[in-house]
Amino acid sequence: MHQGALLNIGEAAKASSVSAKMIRHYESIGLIGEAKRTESGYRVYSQDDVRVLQFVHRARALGFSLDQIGKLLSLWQDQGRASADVRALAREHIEELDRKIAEMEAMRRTLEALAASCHGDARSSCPILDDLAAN
Amino acid sequence: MHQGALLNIGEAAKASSVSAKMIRHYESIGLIGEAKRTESGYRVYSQDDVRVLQFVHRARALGFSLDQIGKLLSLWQDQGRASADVRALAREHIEELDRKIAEMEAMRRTLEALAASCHGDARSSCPILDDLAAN
DNA sequence: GCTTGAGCTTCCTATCGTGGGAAGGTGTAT
DNA sequence: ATACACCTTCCCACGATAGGAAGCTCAAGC
Repeated sequence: MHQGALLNIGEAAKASSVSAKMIRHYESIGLIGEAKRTESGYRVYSQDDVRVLQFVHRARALGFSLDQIGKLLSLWQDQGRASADVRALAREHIEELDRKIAEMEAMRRTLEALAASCHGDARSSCPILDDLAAN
Repeated sequence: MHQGALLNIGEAAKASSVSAKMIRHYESIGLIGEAKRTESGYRVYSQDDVRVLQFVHRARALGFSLDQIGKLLSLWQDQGRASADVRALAREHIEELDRKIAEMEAMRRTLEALAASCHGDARSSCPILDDLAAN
């Protein structure tokens, strides 16, 4: 039966690196279309379907939200799309990443300074707790 | 009535920068102790209680999880603590931050390269989508 | 005293992305 | 026939936060 290389959800999961659980979830929230079914109700995935799942997986790996991925999927499937729209989405996401990175680096710097000033032995006196307490 | 400077939850929220919603939540999950109540059931906060809330707020601002904050609060209130324990918690959190920062920076680099190679005009051809699709 | 409005109470719901598990049906190999 | 792996749906959980409904309380103005 390999003529169309049809897969069930477990095989599609392996092929796309998206868990079966998540595939069903993505379908339920409308991120991806409803899968075709066998007579007994099993979901069936074509190679094209798997490609969509791989797209989603890759976009997740780049940190796009499911909402953004929905837009990316639309653009991907839209022949008349403008690449500027895609790039704008990417830039937006980059800015979001920049904000979060900056925020975490600020935390990191503060913590590093506190940890460095903490002697870290059996004594109880601790600049870290003092800093958290004194504000 | 300012002898003990007792506050209701809204005033404690302002004084600690922790929303009333969150104060109740922190109490419900046992992060902080149960607040005393007036006869009519209103929560009442002392200056010490507010200090605990400020501690939590400051720790959240540094990115500690509520779980870690629970441990920090225990250590803070434990006279016989070893500062090494506090520092270990901080170091652990710094490592966590480092991992996340590295992960987001990797995403950022990839996205930046893709966005840079995308001409971003009205044409549909787009390296960003190509990259998401081809894997 | 009565009304009004702000603030309090609890309880339920949502977000975002993911995972765990139960109860039951299906497919296949021995 | 039996076993076992896989599928189905449905519900619950996490982590941290927020919104809202329904009802009670408190303080101020008239």
